[in-house]
Amino acid sequence: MTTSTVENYVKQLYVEQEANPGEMVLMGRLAAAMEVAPGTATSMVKTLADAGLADYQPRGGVRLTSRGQQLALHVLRRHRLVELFLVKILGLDWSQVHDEAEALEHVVSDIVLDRIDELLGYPTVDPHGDPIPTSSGRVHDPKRMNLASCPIGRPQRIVRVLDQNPAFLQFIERQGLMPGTKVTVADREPAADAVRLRLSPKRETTLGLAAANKILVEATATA
Amino acid sequence: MTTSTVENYVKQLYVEQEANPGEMVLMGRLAAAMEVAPGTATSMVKTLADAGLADYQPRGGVRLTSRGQQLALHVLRRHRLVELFLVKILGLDWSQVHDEAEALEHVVSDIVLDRIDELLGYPTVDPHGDPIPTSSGRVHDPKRMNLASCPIGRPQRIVRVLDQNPAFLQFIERQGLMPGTKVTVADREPAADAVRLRLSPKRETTLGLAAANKILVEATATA
DNA sequence: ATCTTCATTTTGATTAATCAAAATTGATCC
DNA sequence: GGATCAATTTTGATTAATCAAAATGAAGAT
Repeated sequence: MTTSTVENYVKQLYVEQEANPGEMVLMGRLAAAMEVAPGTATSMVKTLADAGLADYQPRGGVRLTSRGQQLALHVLRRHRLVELFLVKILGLDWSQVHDEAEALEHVVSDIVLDRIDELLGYPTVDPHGDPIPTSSGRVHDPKRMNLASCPIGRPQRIVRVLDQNPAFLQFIERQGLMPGTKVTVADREPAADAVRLRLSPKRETTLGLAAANKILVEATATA
Repeated sequence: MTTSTVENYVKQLYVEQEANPGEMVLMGRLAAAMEVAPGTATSMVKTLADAGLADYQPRGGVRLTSRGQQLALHVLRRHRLVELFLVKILGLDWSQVHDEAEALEHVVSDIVLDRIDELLGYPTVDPHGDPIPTSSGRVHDPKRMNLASCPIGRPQRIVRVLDQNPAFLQFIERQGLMPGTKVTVADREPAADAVRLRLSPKRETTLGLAAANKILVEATATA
C-alpha cells in the first residue's frame, strides 16, 4: 500500500528533479519543500528507497527510480485531471483548484479518473497549462520561452503559468494573462524590474521580472 | 481536526442508533460493524467522548451527543451527494458508487459539495433512495413499508433499497427493482420464503423474504 | 593538520490507530 | 455464596509520520 504521504514525497521529488534535471535532490531542499524537519525527510526517503521508489545516497541526495517516476506521473495525472474537472465541470475558480486537488488526488479511483478524462475529452493540459501525463505515464512537455526571455515585439500566446499560489493566480487573472491569451512584449527594463506587455492595441500592462519568468508562451502566427 | 477514522466511527454509530432507536450501542456491535478488535472500539469511543462527540458509559455502551449526530449527518450528506454525483454526472453504476464515496466523503470540501449540490438540482435522495441530509443537518426520513410488509395487490413504487452490497444491488438491478419502479405484490408464501411480484401485466418475479425486507415502497395512486 | 561550520543523520519521544492477549466485571446458575 | 461465562476493558506492542535535539561528517579556512 502506498500512503498519501509517500505519494506526496514522490510527487515533490519529481518536481524538484524537473527543476534541476540530472542532479540528486538534497535533503535540505526536500525537507524545505515538504515543510518538515530535516530528519523527517531523511527517514521518509529511506522508506521510499526500501519501497524501491527512490535511490538514496547518504549525504549525497535522492533520485527517483523509474518506478518512483511512474508513481509520480500517476499522481500528477490525477491531480491535473481533477483540477481541470473542478474548473470545467464544477465551475470552481482556477486559483482555488490546486489545494482541492491536493486532497482528491490521493483518493480518486482509476474508474472515476477514466470517467473524468472521457467527460473532459481527453485533455492534454490542466487549467494552468501544466501537461497531463497519460495513463501509461508519458508526458509531453515541450521547452518553452517565458515573458522574461521571449523575443520582443513578436506576438505570443500564453500557454502555462508556473505557480499555484492562489493570490498569484488571481493577480494573473486580473491582469488578463491566463493561458490562451495573446500578448506581445513591448519592451523590458531589467534595471527597473519591468516587462511591458501589449494585450491589444489599446490594452497594456506591466509585470515584474519574477512574474514574467513564471509565464510561459508560444510564438503565434503573426495575425 | 477530525480524522477520517473519527468520521467513520461517528457515521457507523449513527447508523447503529437508527437501527435501534433509543438504545445505547454496545462495544461488541460497534467493533463488529467497524471490523476492528473489541479493544480498539473501546479506545476509539473514549476518543470520541473526549472530543465531545459521544457519551460513553463503561460497560453500558455509547450514544452520540448532538454534536456527534451533526457530524454524522454532515458525513452522510457528503457520502450521498457524492454517490448521486458519481451516478448522474460521471455515469458510474449505482452498485459501485458506495465504495467510491466511502473514500471521497472525507475529502470533498464544502465548496465542492455546494457545487455538486447545485449541479444536481438540490436532490433529496441518493441513487439507493437514502435521504440526503441538508447542509444544516436535517434529514427527512419518513417511515416506509417494504415488500415483505406492504399490502398485497396494491400498486407500489420502490423508493429505497437498504443494502449497499454491490452484488445485491446488481441482483436488484437485474430483477428490474431499482428505485422509481412500480410493483405490486402478487402474493407471499412465508413458508417458502417467497414474495411474488408483478412488475407489469406480463412481467413477474420472485424474491426471498430477506431481500423483500430491504426494499422500501410507497403506495401509488391506483393507475 | 586541525578547526569550524553547516548540512545531514541519528536518537528518543509523540500521536493516531490498530492488534493480541491478559485482567476485570456483571450476570447467571447451581 | 461461590463458580462460570461472555462481554468489556486494560495492557503492552506495532506502524506511519512527525519533531527536537544531539551526534556525525565532509568541506573549506587557517
